[in-house]
Amino acid sequence: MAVPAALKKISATIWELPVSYKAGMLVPARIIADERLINAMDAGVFEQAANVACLPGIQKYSYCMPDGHWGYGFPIGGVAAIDPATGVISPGGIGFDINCGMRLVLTNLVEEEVRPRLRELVDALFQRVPAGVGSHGFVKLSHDEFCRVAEMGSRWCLKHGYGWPEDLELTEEGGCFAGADATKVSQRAIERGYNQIGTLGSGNHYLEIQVARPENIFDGETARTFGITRPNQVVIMFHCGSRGFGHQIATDYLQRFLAVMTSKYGITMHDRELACAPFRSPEGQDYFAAMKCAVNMAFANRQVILHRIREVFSDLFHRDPDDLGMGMVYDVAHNTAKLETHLVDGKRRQLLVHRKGATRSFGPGQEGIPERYRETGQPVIIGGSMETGSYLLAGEPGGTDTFFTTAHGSGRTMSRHQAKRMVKGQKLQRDMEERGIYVRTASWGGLAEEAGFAYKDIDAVAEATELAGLSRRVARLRPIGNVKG
DNA sequence: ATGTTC
Repeated sequence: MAVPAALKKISATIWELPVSYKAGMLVPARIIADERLINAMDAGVFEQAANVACLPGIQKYSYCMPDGHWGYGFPIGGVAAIDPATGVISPGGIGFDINCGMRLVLTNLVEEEVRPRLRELVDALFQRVPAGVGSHGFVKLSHDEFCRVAEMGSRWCLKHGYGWPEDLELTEEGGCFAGADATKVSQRAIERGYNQIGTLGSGNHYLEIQVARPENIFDGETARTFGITRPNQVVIMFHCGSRGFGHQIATDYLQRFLAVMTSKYGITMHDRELACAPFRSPEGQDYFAAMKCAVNMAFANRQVILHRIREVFSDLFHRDPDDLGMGMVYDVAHNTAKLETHLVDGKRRQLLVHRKGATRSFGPGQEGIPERYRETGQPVIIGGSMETGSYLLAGEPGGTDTFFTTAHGSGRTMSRHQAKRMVKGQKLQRDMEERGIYVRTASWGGLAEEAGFAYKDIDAVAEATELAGLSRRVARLRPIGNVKG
C-alpha cells in the first residue's frame, strides 16, 4: 500500500499531511508510526485523518495512533482536540461503542497454580459472564433504575455491592463522567440497554487470563507499583463497552446532527460520516450529556463483570477475592470525548478531546490519575489479539504532543470477512489449545474473525508509542485462557 | 461495535 506522496516525515515516529493535502484542512494531520507501520497503513487512514483536520475548532493536529485503521468517519486510532467555544462535537470521533475500554485485574496466583484448573476456570467464566450478540445480564433493573446506572456509573455498582471502594479510585474519572443526563437518551436506547449490564458483547470483546512472565517485564519498578510482583503472575484483562445502549445513542445523534449540520449551522464536511454539531449548541450539549450516560453504563458494565470474575475465582480456589489479591490495576476508556486542560503553544486551555480507538495516557505528576500512580504515570492497557498478547504501558511526559493519548490495541489488518475465509473457528480453537491457550466462544465465526493474523503486530505498536514518547512499555502479557464474545 | 440492513 503506497503512502500519499504529500506525506512528510517529521521524525522517526511522526508523519504529516500538510493542510494543502486536501481542501478545507484547518490543521495538518499527523500519524504516529514507525517506518514499517506507516508503509503498511490502511490507505483510508490518510484520507480520514485529513477529513478530521477539517472539523471546525480543531487545534494543532488531527492525529492517528500507530494501530490506526479505517473507521466510521474518523479512523480507529483518531484523536481530535477541539476548542469547545468555537468548535464541534462529532459522534464519529467517539465511535459507536461509546466507552469501549479495557480493565486489568490482578491475582496473587501464578501460572503453575492456575494451569491445572484452566479449563474449569475458563468454562466457569464463560458460563457466568454472558457473551455474544444480544446477551442479557443477571442484574435485573427497571428502566428508571437503569437511568440511575447511566448517570452514576461505577458508583451505582458500589452502592449495590458489586465492587470494592478502591475499584472506583482505579477507574478513569472514578468510573463516572459528571454531567450525564438520562433525559437526553431515547427510550429505544434504554430499551436496548437496561438488561445488558454485566455482559461482554461480541466482535473483539473478550475476557482473558494472562501471565506476566519475567522475560516480558520491561520496567520492573513500575510493574511492581502496578501490582505485578511475582514471576508468572496471573492477571485478568477484559475489553467491552456500552453494548446496544451506546450504539443506539450514537445512531440517534448521528441522525439528529445530520439533520441540522448544514441547514442550521452551515457546516459542510467531506464525509457525511463526520456529522457534527457545534459543542455549545442544544444538539451538541444534548449529545454530550447522552454520551456520558453511555460512558457510565460501560464503566458499570465492566464493574459488574469484575464482580462476577471475583466470584468465579473465589468459588474455584476456595478463597476470598481479597485473599486472592484481586484488586484492579486500572480501567481506561478508548472511545470518548472529554473536556480536559492541555498546554497549547504554552497556554493552558480547555479542549474537547475526542479519542476514538485511542487511550488517554496521562504522564507522571498529572492531575486526574490515582495517587499511587502519580510517580509512574497512568497505567495504559493495550489489548492485542487473543493469540499474541497484550501490553501494560505507562503514560509519559512526551504525551503532551498528542493531548496525552496513545494507542489502544493491535488494529486490524484485514476485514472480518477476509479473516473468516482463511480459518474456521473450530480449527483455530484446536490450534490455540495446542499452543497452551484455552478459548471458549459464543460464536465460531466470531472466533475466526479474531485470529491473530488479522491484526497488526502488537509489539511494533507498543514499541512505536514508546519511541514517540507517548507511553513506555511496562509488561507484555501472554494469554493462557480466553472468553471470546 | 451493533437485537451484525428499523
